[in-house]
Amino acid sequence: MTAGGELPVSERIRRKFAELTRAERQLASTMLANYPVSGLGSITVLAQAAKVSTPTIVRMAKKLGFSGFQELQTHLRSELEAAISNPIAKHDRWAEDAPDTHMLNRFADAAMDNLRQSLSQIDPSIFDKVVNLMSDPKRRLHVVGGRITHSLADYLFTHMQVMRTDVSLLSAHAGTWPHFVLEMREGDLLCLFDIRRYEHDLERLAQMAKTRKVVIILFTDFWGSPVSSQADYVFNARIEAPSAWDSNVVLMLIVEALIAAVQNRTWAETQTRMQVLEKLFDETRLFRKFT
Amino acid sequence: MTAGGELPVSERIRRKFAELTRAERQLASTMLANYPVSGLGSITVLAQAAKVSTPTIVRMAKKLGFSGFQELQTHLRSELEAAISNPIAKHDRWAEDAPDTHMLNRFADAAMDNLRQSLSQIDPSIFDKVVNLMSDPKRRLHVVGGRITHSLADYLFTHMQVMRTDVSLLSAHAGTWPHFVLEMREGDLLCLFDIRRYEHDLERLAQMAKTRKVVIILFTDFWGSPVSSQADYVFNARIEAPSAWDSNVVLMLIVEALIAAVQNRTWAETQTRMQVLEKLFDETRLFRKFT
DNA sequence: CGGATTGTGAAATATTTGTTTCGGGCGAAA
DNA sequence: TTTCGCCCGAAACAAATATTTCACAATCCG
Repeated sequence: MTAGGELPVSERIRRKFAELTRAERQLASTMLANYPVSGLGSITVLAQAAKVSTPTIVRMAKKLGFSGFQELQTHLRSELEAAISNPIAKHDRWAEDAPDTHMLNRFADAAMDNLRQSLSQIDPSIFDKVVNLMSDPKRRLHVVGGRITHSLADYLFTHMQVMRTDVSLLSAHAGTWPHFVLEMREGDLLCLFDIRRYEHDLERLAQMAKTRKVVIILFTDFWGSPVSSQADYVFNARIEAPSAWDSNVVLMLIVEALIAAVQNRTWAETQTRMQVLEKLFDETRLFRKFT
Repeated sequence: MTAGGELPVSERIRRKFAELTRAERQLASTMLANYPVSGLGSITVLAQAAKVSTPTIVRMAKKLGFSGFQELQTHLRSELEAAISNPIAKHDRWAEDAPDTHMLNRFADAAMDNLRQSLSQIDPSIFDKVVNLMSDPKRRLHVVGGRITHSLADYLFTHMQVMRTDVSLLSAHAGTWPHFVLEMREGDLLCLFDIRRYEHDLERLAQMAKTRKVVIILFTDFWGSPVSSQADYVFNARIEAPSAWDSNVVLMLIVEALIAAVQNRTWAETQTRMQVLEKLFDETRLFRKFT
């Protein structure tokens, strides 16, 4: 690309990434973010964009094998020239070196489509109502998923457990669900994940819960699980994927957005809980001490 | 990206070309010649390239309606950015009725950014290699995740279990991991999920596995878990989210893409496995009888 | 052939940019 | 805890860049 077989700046960054320091990585990310334009302005502007000092930029440039920022910038320009004069305007924007037909690109495309179509159909007011319900400490929160979606249920559970009390994850074995139903009281919440190959047992569970006047929040695909009729709130996500399987990416995104919103909503109480948790982590030395 | 319907520099040059003087036309031609790269360097270099003096450049910039060369250059850069950046990046209000600041939209934006930035940095050839490894029935497949990422490990496990034999999910309790390590043989695969708040135990597990010559495939965030040094293959995903939590959406997408690719790769064998599974489902009446 | 007009670049100036120095600060190890 | 070592940015410094000034050419026109 650039003359004389030299590596493009982006590649150099990637290779050296492991050896970079925190601020340098931060810088590297911004540079790669809208590569290469971000690196074509003045060093000061780049520094501000990356929230890093100008010396950091110079230091990184040297680590990458340039004499300084100016030389790096010159390289960027010649790369750009080579790329632009190349008649094949790169359209492979996802995984750059992969053909359009590569699985990664096809999945990325599909995920994008799913995201677009799903989100445009979610009613934000319903989302907000669900957030309110889930933030209400008086309501116990029960979470359950199906064969595949059990992971998502688990994901929601793990996060909610940090933020509030009275959260329970129903086991993956339908046989034990009645035990959990015993614990459900009027006004409790049941977050239920069911995408196609809808499962009989989940439907029955929903019915049982409904008789106990539990509020049912359903996460399902676009076609809608049979639980829909029982559910008080439904999130429909597109799950189309270039695969024999469905894609749960959008569901996960919705779940994460819910978690974040609940977190915001209950920050006052959550904060202390999380601090206590931090202490516990410290004591058990579970995590590495940084970042 | 250029503000409100302003003309690109190239167009301005063409329109004003008639009114330009000799030296200015000479300059204009050079600038259009390999547009816009030639205009992105310093004014001195451009002057030399066009065989014109620097004041001429400034004068022309003013004739074109800019305050000076610097302003012109800024325009060039933003044009370039607009031209290069992925059209998909353009945020077309996600959930239509939701304000931009609604959590759903913010999450969708973040997920998009993460997706783009992550995928552009994945080396498809590494992806393919991992697919091959995971498709090899002679290698046992062990899957493990951390506190949060355990769900993802579970997700990968559930799918792989359908497609091949000898898949095991390490329990969430680090205490029992040594038991699983006993089962690991040379050439086995260990899929390990570790995002920040990197966990000590996972690092130790990786070390143990490594001494047994297990091939380690790591799914981590962009900063890179300490396991990176042990790992044979690493997928770095962006996990930034407008939340106290990180977003695992991209990791999930990568996992799904892997699953799909493995499925393709092993379709011949998988097919029969899945048919058997279908029969089993039928017999247990787990699912409703239709899609 | 002058004299007015316009175009041009050398040089001076002002401004911005890039680089280096240096010490505070923070995490890791003892 | 203290020490050590490294990271990082404020600020001083150096270098380049951009802009303005100004005088000289070139061109045009009477």
